[in-house]
Amino acid sequence: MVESLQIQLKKGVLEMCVLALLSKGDNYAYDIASRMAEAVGMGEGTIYPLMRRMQNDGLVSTYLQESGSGPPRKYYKLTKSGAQALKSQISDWQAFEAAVRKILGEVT
Amino acid sequence: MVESLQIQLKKGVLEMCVLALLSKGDNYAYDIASRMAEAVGMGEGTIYPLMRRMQNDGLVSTYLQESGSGPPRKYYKLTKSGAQALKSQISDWQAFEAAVRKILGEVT
DNA sequence: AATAGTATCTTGCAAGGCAAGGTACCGTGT
DNA sequence: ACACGGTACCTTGCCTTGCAAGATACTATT
Repeated sequence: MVESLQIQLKKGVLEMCVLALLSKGDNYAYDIASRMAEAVGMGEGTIYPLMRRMQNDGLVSTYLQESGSGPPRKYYKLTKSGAQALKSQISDWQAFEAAVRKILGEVT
Repeated sequence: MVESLQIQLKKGVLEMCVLALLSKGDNYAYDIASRMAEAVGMGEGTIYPLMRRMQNDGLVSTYLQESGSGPPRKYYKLTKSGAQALKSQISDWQAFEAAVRKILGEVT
């Protein structure tokens, strides 16, 4: 069930967040990075390798679009496989969150 | 405030859990590893480097005790600095958890 | 022209989780 | 007596990955 939740954390938490953002609408890396930087302190250098990985895994597809304010943007769009991955990662995340809460006890 | 929450996650989540376990009583690595393996799928090979790191950081102190069922156990005990670290890591964790929840939106 | 902002991507570094293996002690079964 | 499995310690080497820094290039403002 869990496989290896720790690696899941490393590999999955940022990925999950990106998938969640994309589930609300197509977006491009630079903007995703800005939001994630604000939310969880992710660096910009992290996003591009991550997006390529996700594309290689078939979770997202891309298309170019002019922006008028800089170079053309590469928009990312969730695939069906990506939406599925999002679901399963959310449930993994929730299981992990629950496990941590249990370990922490009633400190919460 | 956040510094770098992603690295905080990697470096900190397991550490935080171990600190939390120790806050409920002294324990030895093998048992900690077993509990963590069950809870979040951590491998045994992870615990010993982690414990040494924590000791180097002054978060825990150690003492030996005979067990009668195998080699003597090296018990770890939370230091004051460790208890402090636990508190701050819990609040970091909660902030991170909240940020993720916000990103996920009402999918939860 | 020069700068600043938007937006893409690459490279090199360092941290750390994991699998696998090694050591050693103890009790049980044959 | 001896092998085995469980307890408990620890090390080594691989691989992933997050990050800082820098490179590229287009547009608009000064």
